[in-house]
Amino acid sequence: MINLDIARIFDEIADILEVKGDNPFRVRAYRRAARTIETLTQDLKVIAERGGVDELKKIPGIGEGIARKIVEIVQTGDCKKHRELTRELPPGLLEMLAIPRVGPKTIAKVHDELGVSSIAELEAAAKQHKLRGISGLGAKVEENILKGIEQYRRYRGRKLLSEALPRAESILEELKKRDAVERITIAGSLRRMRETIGDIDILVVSKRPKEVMDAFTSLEGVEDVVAKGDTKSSIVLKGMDVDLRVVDAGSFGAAVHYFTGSKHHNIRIRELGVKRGLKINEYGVFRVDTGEKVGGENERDVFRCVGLAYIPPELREDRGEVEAAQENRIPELIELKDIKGDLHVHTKWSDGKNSVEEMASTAIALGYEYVAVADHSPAVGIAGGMDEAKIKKRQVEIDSVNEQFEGEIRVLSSVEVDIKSDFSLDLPDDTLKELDVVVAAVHSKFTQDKATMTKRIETAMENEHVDIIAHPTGRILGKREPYEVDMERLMEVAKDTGTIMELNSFPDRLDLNDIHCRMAKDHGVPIAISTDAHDAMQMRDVIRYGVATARRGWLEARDVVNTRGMEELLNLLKG
DNA sequence: GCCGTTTTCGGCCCGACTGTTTTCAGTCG
Repeated sequence: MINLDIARIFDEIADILEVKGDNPFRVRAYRRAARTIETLTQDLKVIAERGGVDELKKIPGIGEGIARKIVEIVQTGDCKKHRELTRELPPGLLEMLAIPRVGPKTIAKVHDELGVSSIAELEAAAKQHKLRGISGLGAKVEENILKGIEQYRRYRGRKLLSEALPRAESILEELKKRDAVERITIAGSLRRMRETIGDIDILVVSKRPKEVMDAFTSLEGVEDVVAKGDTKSSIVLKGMDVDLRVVDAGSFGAAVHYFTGSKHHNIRIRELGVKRGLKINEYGVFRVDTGEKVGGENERDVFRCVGLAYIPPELREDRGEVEAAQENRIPELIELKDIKGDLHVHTKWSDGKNSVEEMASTAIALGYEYVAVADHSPAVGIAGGMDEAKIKKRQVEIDSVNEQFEGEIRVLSSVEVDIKSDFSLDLPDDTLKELDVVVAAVHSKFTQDKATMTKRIETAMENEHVDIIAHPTGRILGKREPYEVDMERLMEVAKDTGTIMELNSFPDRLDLNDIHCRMAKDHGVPIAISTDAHDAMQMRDVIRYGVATARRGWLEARDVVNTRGMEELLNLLKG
């Protein structure tokens, strides 16, 4: 899919225009187009070849100019405007945008006045106190830039959802103990449950904001107080930025909406407000003519005032949710309680820590109807993969556990069979056909080219015994890039062969991701939300990240196979 | 650069905090 490449080109154009001080609305137009393109579930190349500029212009945020550039990129693989702009600026300049508290204006100034064009040069200039000669920059700015560079180097990149969420929850616990805190909630990307989190946003209702600020900035583990005001403060806590905002009870709904974002979603909502003569800010919804407050206590007020159905936080990314809410098409998103079983867990029979029985009793405690033990096949030697003999032995144990827990849980016998680099599966069909569920996955040779890797997975899907493709892109967040694969093609083959795609709930996988989930839904491909748990605690703890990602992918319970009861599920499998 | 039940031109979301400023620019979300 060429979409991500095109989005990157438009983002870079926006960056360069920003540093050049170009029209900020033009910058915004490029950014909005980039965000839209990133999340499109259809290949731009296909759209461009089918309908050209006219069809591209139907996509919101894409007009004549950007549509023409997309066609140009699809046809020539290059964009003239982008090429010309990149020549105008030294390559290191844009990297500086990633430094906290350093923005386009600062970069332009230090470049124009001192010829600084990289982070290293900026650091040297600050240390030699050369920045304070520039108008608008002083000693404090030098100090903040050095701090920013240090922060950028130390905590580059974002934290996993699974790291940020528990940390935020413990901050909430701590602040709840204070009398001044009447109400407290998580907002920001964490409330939207993004897979990675840049900073933690917290919203408090209080009549005594100063006390709250004091408590917040003196929390245990605070490394730096970046800002401290009457209603807003910012700290660095154990390597994460944490922002806190205090409002009064009458503004809570407007504030939680504003503070949840995303930024792009908020812009769309406020634009709708402007058209209706309304001003929307974190304090409420106001009539522009009279200044009268018409809403703000509840989050639903904000949507109601602009004529929209309620939009759950996970959808607020300006990915079409505003249009859907206008037409009353907001999906009934899947919830944790809809999950009736886990179709991918490991046991001691390969690299898991717990026995079949222990996994079964945990599944019972979770209220599940079934759990599929999907231990590795022989090729994954490091994980103690099972050969045919071992699978037979394990079956005896599964049968006995099923007898023991009859009526409480059904343990499905399964394997996570390796899809080898020569396209073959790691176990013969005769063995696979004996199993209740077959999960197939790639575990090696991640560097095969896109066409080969796509064919490799396609071949597995075409096997009449393979029910589910596990972690279909192989990514490990922060450690391993996804392998190259034509996801749209895979979705088509999955649909044709009746193969289920896994949403692996492990917080550093979340694979399929939210956008892929939505693509699957558009193609009519069912999803299995599985944990890939290697012990019982993981089976319990990580499923919520999978469900969150599914919600971000607009999935409803009916799109997910493991919301079905045992009998219905068995009907959805190939066997 | 996009977009139109106020417009095909002239708008384009909104406010807090900081630092360098005597009234505001820059950054952030």
